[in-house]
Amino acid sequence: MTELKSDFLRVLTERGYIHQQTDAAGLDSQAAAGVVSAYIGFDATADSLHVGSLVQIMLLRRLQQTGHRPIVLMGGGTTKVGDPSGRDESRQLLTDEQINANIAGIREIFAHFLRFDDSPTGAIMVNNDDWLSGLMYIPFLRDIGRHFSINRMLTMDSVKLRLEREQPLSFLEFNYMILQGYDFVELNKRYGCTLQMGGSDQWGNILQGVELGRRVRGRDLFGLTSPLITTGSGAKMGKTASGAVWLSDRRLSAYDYWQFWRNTEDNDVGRFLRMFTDLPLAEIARLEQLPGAEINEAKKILATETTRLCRGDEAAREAAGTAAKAFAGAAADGLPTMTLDSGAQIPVLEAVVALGMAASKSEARRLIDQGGVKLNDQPVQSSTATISSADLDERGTARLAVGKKRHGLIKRG
RNA sequence: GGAGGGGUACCCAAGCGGCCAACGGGGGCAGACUGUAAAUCUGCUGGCUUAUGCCUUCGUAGGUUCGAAUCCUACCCCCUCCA
Repeated sequence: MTELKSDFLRVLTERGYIHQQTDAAGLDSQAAAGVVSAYIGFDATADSLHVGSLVQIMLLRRLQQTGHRPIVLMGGGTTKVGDPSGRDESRQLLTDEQINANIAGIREIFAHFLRFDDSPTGAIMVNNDDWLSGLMYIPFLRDIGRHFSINRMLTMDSVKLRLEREQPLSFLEFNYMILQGYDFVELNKRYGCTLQMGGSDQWGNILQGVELGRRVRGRDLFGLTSPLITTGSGAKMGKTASGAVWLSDRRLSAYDYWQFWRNTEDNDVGRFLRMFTDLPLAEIARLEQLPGAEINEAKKILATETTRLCRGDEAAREAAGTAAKAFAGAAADGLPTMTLDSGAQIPVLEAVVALGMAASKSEARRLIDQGGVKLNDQPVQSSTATISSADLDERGTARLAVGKKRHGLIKRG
């Protein structure tokens, strides 16, 4: 299976998206012969997705780029029930309105990555609530449930791990794989969808869907998973100082998004460029070869390209410009900013908190004590220090920094 | 329904009447070294009008005690075995 006939699988292979797949040859010839409709499911638990979902989003983008139709499946139905995996009581159930609002927010994100229209390869977004909520229990059990073997389900990793670790596993959760398998069948019926993709943790669920499709629909369905993305040092990707790296600009500024990518580890640069940007492979090969500190140029390109995809051209350029200035020690628009009335003073502590550079005054105090806070490049000596107009330069601006990477501005009000 | 085990900070996990804002590890943050990288070393990792002070936190609500995460009672939730 050295020669791939389809652009789709060839691109996926070259760019490192494939972890496991069912019947690669079958999918390859189907993708080479015509338009394939494929889907990936997403939760509707928040109004934005974070970088953890970016691989999946990019998979759908590659699908469309190579002449096929992406289906974004929103788990509105399953979200409605609530994810039972959280062990604390805080699994608040979302209302229909919240779920719909979340779906709307997520749709905005996808609009950056996919082309939604009525053409044969136009992306569509569907909600599994459309068919799950109306299910009737007995008919469902008879038509679908009989195809699932408990023996088999108990051997699935997701279940087995839970049982071994003596962690709770509710019947509801146990049913997820059935509902998910059913989604695939329903999407095949409605949209001719023949491929489900997802993260490697979804492999078992995807297989169930593939098998179910064969049994109840007599169709050959395909499954494909992407590798779990970790950083070169093995950490799960997607956490920063301020929490999750959100894709939505309502949740995370373009500047912070850009910074997230700028701080990629050396060893990840090539891999991330291939997966998360549209740059040609030859160009990427060159960039990842850059020796020593020059790899930083590649990181900047990575940051700008990923930001461009997710936030648009202009936002990417601005973020890059802001970063260039901020790290050169100059005031830059686009950083968090607060104003200071002329003649007034403000404790450094309060400024650090107000600019979102520390979560509390206690934390700000600790940072100062450790020498981590700088005002105009000078370490702040005392946690009782204040900022006054005297600290503003001729343009009426003072620069405040926490660590090397977090910058903020104070301007004359 | 019965018996036993358990619910501790972001996660894991000690503590089992005062020395507990709570050991240790992970994660995170800061400092040093660097290249806004990794690795390594060091420090920090509840909050407060800045304090040998106060407030909140050890499933929930009460109680005992000068004093409780630690003892008692009730309740909720989880796990295991039995029915």
